[in-house]
Amino acid sequence: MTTIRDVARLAGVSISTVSLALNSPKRVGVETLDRIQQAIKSTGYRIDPVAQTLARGRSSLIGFVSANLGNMFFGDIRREIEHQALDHGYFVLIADSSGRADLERALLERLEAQKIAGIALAANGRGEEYATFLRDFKTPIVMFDQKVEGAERDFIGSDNPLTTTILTEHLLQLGHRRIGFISGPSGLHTADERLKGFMDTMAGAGAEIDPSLVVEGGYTRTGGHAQAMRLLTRRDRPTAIIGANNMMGLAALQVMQEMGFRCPDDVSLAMVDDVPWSNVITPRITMVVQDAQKLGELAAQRLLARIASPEAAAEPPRDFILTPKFVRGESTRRL
Amino acid sequence: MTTIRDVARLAGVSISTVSLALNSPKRVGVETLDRIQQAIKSTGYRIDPVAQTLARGRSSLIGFVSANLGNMFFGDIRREIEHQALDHGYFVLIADSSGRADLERALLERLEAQKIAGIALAANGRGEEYATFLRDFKTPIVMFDQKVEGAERDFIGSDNPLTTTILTEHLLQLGHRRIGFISGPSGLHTADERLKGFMDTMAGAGAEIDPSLVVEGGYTRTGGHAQAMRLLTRRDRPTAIIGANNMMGLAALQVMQEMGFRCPDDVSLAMVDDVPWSNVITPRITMVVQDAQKLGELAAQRLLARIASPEAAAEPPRDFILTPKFVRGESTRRL
DNA sequence: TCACATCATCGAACCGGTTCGGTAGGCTGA
DNA sequence: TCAGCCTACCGAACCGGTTCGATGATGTGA
Repeated sequence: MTTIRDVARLAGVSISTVSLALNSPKRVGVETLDRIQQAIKSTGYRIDPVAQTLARGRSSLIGFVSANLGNMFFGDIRREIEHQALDHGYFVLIADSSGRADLERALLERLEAQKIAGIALAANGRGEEYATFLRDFKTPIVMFDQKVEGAERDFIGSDNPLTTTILTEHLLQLGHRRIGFISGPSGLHTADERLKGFMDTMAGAGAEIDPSLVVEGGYTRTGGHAQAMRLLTRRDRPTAIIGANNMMGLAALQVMQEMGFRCPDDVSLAMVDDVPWSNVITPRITMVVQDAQKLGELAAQRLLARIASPEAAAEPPRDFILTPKFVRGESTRRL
Repeated sequence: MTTIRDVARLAGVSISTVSLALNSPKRVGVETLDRIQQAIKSTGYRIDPVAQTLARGRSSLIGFVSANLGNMFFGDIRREIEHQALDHGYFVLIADSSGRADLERALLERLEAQKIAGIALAANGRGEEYATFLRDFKTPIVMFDQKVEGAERDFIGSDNPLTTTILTEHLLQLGHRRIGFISGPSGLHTADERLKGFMDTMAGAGAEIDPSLVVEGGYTRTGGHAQAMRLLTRRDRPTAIIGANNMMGLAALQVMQEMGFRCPDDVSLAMVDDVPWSNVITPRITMVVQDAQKLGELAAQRLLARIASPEAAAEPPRDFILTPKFVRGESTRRL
């Protein structure tokens, strides 16, 4: 391994000059700079990022923490962030919290110990104490998807109440009244908002809500499957089901197929968010999709800006709320 | 930030003793050890992994490099490796090469600069020069999925010729003779092997192979889509199509739907590897699936072992070949 | 021509650990 | 009683960079 000292010796300058040449070339004489660059070339010197991190107290790593990388939604965001980060010379350290708040917290602390430059976080922790933890975190954090009230961080997400408002209105217009709603983990930002969108829209239309048709599927495939099963085995089963996310929506479709219900003939289905192969799934599912790419793009920009400049870092946190898009499929029918 | 020196001062010992206490507690007197642990507790001292990495020349990070994290196959492997790594105190640094060999190489070099402890790699580079590069890499590497001949590293993969052999035999038995084959990038280990499995089985059965029915879809969705389109717009289109991986197989199904062909009535379809929501896709696709979890498990074990002990590190590289499983769907019919 | 600012460069301290050679003291056995 | 060996601990060098205050040389304006 060739070090900065080897370069300095070869170029006949001090190590501090080499360091200067590397970090602010304009502050070094042209001729000296040239000699140093020659020396670097001929020794094949590569800066040691670990030593640099130790000395600077900051690495050039960015953390990406979310609940479920397998979900295409997070995957798309990750890809976008990774892309931009690489462009700016950052590496992305990815961590999957599996939706567990305690694990998530441990991961964040580990990332901080690595002197990570910044973190993009889809939080699963909740509550005031967690908000304080996030607020007092010394490392820049940009939150996406899940907002934690009181964390006082940039947030990039979608208009979640709108997602279910759109779907609910759509179903109401088709004449549905008994609508089953498979919700996410209560207490989680997006889950609560999506549930609210559904409830408010129903109430606004004067449609009665049967509380037993509102179930919690935990945003997971298995949870969604179990709850869809509960809904569909009832004698007075709903005429339509809304899945508050893609995994639970598809799980509901799976249950229908397993139980021999035809969609939409027997039961209508709508869900929030897309999945990669939705266009080969029969029937084409009616959904409201978030712009994951845009979301990742904004998150990355925001994070990189805060990392790069102290002024940007000092800016008050902002919320960026994207508008989701309605994609009509063939999984809903008029009653 | 409290450092090891603060702890040493408080415990009334030297820093080297604290370091000893941390790394090999048995070599420190019980009473001293106790004082040190008290001091650690009361100061809330947390070891600095960056400084440790610099001093040791090795970090406690593990790299995971593959072509496409979005593909469930790699996702499952990643999850398994991540899981085991965390258990052993390692963090996983994930990098997506997007299938580009040059980018992959750059990523590997970056990981090495981070003094990464080990790397799990699904290689996309090929050729002798690349094999040499991998062989001379100083960091432990375990390769999975894609074998690079001459790299002399542990390899965990599946019996690739068998995957397509099974599918081809299945189709032959159903009476198909004009079988379209959408292959992966030629030169890539798994792609070549799967193609061979197809060709050999066809030849072995005395079935004539129309070379124009063998196309290259690059293992990608878009590539698969384009090639399936080519196959299916022919007047003398094949009666069945084999996709050499899941993305291309589904892309072929998508093309059929777009063109109004019914599967399997008009064209039969079979593919290698599953996707997460295959059970809500109509028709259920006939496929041969690899055991991704087992594969990840083996890769992690092998890598962690080599990292942990010099003896294991010195062992000659081994190949672990898993047997894929045939899953019959409803996407193939008797001619 | 002189005081002073500017520029290019350097030396040394520092980031926070690990590791190795050494030493003092106590124990063993002949 | 003493050589020889552990055991428990320490000091210092080291990993490979960054950063800041200092210094001599050069340029500027009055």
